[in-house]
Amino acid sequence: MPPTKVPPTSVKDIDIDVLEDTLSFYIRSINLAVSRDLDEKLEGLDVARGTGKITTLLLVDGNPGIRPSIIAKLIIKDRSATGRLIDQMEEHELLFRETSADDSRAQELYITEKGHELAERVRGIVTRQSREFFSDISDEEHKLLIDILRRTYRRIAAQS
Amino acid sequence: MPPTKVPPTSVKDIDIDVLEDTLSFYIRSINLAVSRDLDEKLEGLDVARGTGKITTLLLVDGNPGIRPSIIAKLIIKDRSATGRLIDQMEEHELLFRETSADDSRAQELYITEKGHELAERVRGIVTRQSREFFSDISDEEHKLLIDILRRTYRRIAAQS
DNA sequence: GAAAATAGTTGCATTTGTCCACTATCCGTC
DNA sequence: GACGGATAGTGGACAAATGCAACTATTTTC
Repeated sequence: MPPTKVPPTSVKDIDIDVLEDTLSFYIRSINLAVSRDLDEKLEGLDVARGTGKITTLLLVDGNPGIRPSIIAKLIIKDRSATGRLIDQMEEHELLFRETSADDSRAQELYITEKGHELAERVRGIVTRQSREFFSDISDEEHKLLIDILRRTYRRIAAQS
Repeated sequence: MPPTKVPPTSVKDIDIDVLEDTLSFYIRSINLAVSRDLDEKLEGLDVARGTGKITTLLLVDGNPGIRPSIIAKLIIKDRSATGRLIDQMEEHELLFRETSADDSRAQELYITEKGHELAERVRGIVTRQSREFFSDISDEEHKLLIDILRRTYRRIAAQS
């Protein structure tokens, strides 16, 4: 008997139309779930909620003196949003600002002791969370995905 | 001459640490850019901004009588957020609700003429946007990505 | 030296989602 | 059939994040 034409009541039966073959759809949808999951794992850590804090923390930890405008490009936000994000992190004493000697318009960011310790913890959490969340993806596929998406990310970050 | 240790000033020089191999990082970052780009392409279309409206529109168009709670799972949101999203779309006369005859707690959603026309337009826009945005990805890689991410998406949608 | 570009900040408005409680209804079981 | 427990949808309150545009201070360009 062919499937009946009555209203679908199970998720599995649903036809998602052209979205079935639309990469942006999967990126956007999976983003919601993976971000929520990550927030749970970071609960209470000064670095939870929203994109950018983690990246900023690791960036400042690994690239002493990095500037807000560079971070803005890497976290795909504008300078104003980035500035506020840095404000927060400075309030939490994860990093501090200094005016650049070369260019007094610019700032240089440096990690604090507390920030460095948090960075250490976060590295583990983030890596583990991603691998666990995508645990239905084989190692090989995982590597493949990353290689492809890295290119896209680099392109975006470079041009913004 | 080895790279100097002075503050990095170009995006290309930056080391993004463990995020370099973290899939969730790429998903989250690319999401920001692809969503912004899509919003531009949908400018003024009753369906712009935020995830979910497009999916809901296509879902209702292709699955007459579908219920809000099913949509909630597919757009990865809770029922409350989904309800409000449907409110908006009903105000815009893209769809309408009816109480299910089977279960008077539940609703069935149906597309309107206007909604159907918009769905037609949106199918083209969305498909094109995704393919253009990821135009640096080969067809083969594209197919691969989709096959893998589809599994992840299905798993998420099924369990939420 | 003037004009144009760049770094960062701030105000403003908007959007968006989350949490939680509440009602109505349905389902299974005793 | 009646009761307890799940399920569907709604509404309120709230917190945050983000983007845009305007503005200052510097630096760079020609």
